[in-house]
Amino acid sequence: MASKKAEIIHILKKEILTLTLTPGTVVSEMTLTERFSLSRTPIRDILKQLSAEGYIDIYPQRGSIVSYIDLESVEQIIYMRSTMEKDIIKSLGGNVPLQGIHQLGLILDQQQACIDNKEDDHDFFDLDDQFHKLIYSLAGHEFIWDMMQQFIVHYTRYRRLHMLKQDKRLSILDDHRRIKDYLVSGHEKDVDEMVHHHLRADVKSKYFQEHFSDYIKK
Amino acid sequence: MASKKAEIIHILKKEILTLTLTPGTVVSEMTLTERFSLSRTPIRDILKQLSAEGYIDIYPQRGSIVSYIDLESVEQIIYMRSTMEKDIIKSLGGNVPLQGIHQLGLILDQQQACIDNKEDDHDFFDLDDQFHKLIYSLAGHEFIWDMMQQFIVHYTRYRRLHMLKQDKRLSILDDHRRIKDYLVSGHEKDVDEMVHHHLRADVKSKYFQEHFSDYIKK
DNA sequence: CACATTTTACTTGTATACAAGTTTGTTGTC
DNA sequence: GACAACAAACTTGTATACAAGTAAAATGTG
Repeated sequence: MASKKAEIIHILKKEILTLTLTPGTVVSEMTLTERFSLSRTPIRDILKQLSAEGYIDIYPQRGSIVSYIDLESVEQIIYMRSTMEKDIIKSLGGNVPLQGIHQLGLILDQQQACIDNKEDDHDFFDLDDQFHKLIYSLAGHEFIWDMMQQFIVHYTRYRRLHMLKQDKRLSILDDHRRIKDYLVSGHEKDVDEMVHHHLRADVKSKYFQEHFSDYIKK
Repeated sequence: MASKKAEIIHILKKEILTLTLTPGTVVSEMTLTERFSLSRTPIRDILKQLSAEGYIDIYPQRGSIVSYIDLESVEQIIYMRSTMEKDIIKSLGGNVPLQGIHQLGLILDQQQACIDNKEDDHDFFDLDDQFHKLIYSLAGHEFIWDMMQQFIVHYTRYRRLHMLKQDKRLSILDDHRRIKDYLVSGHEKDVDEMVHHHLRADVKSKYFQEHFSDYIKK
């Protein structure tokens, strides 16, 4: 069944995004055929798709490896998200239906719980995505969120490493609260600056490049 | 060699984008193996990739067809381009190096020549894309243009059909000239309105839906 | 004739043998 | 030991036989 392939793709994506499979790790077709008890053909389909989304790099007749993090891609995605979300949030300010506000609040509560319980970063990460996706959705642009997800490999891994360096969860949650406040009231709060501050990152800082040079594309 | 597959993909994409292969046309693996004298395996790779980019829809154990135009996708791409290009053009106004201005001018001259010589729409189309891509490129965001190209199937075909209805080439060229003027001078010209007007389209108009219903996804 | 059943011809999915290329180690020569 | 030539062990690419599912035509049954 087709869902079996989808499941394997999901597993591999997760392992790559959480850096369980580190950049540079060899992922040969034979290895995967044994691990998942499938023949080469469907495994190749899976590798092709992972390759198309930047998760792995296939070198013909040589082998395939987990891709190295491409900081250029990270910068471009951040710029794109920043630009789109400024526009979306402004168009939404003061016009969000009650149920939407409620859903946003629920996510923020869960994020707060994550911090209080000192839980794993993992859930906080997911909730962060849920928050932003919900905003796209409320504006009728879930399509655009989903589309960008196909280019998110490098950005997601970057965020994960960045998180390791310093815990920014409190600051992130605070940003989210301010965004929600604006969406409720629509009162001027310099949305551009707010979103810019929230998503901005000094991607190509020397510190980051030196600290994680093993993971980064040169 | 890998370039052979790339070539076939290029051919099929072109045929689909120019509506030579109309939406709904059956594209079975066997048909393509005969046409291109290749075995099923590489052909399947090609179909998988075309499917991932929305060019065809694969129905397991039933068959594959050229996808119908998804107007929702068209609307979302237009919104995305409009938002991104407003921001990019504003950030670029008055700061474009001389060579960039020159390149923009060259494209506009060629578009003018297209109109004068009453040539095929095809070249004018390509030049339109070249103009916009150059703007992304000048701002250091060619990455974003390329990324969006992976979701451009429906939008490109929509433009083609829209063009059939009425010749908008003069109006388009005029818009481009105004955009170039702004990029040169940086003098306030309500960029938002300018870009919005240029890219906007009444995608889901009854007239369009009725006139090309055979091509449109329901 | 109407309609349910079976058969047939199609489709894509999977498994696997073989081809072709790359890399690494081995061997032979000096 | 230095180094070139060769050989073996990998990799992914390709071809093809077979499996599994779908849809429509053929057939049987009332």
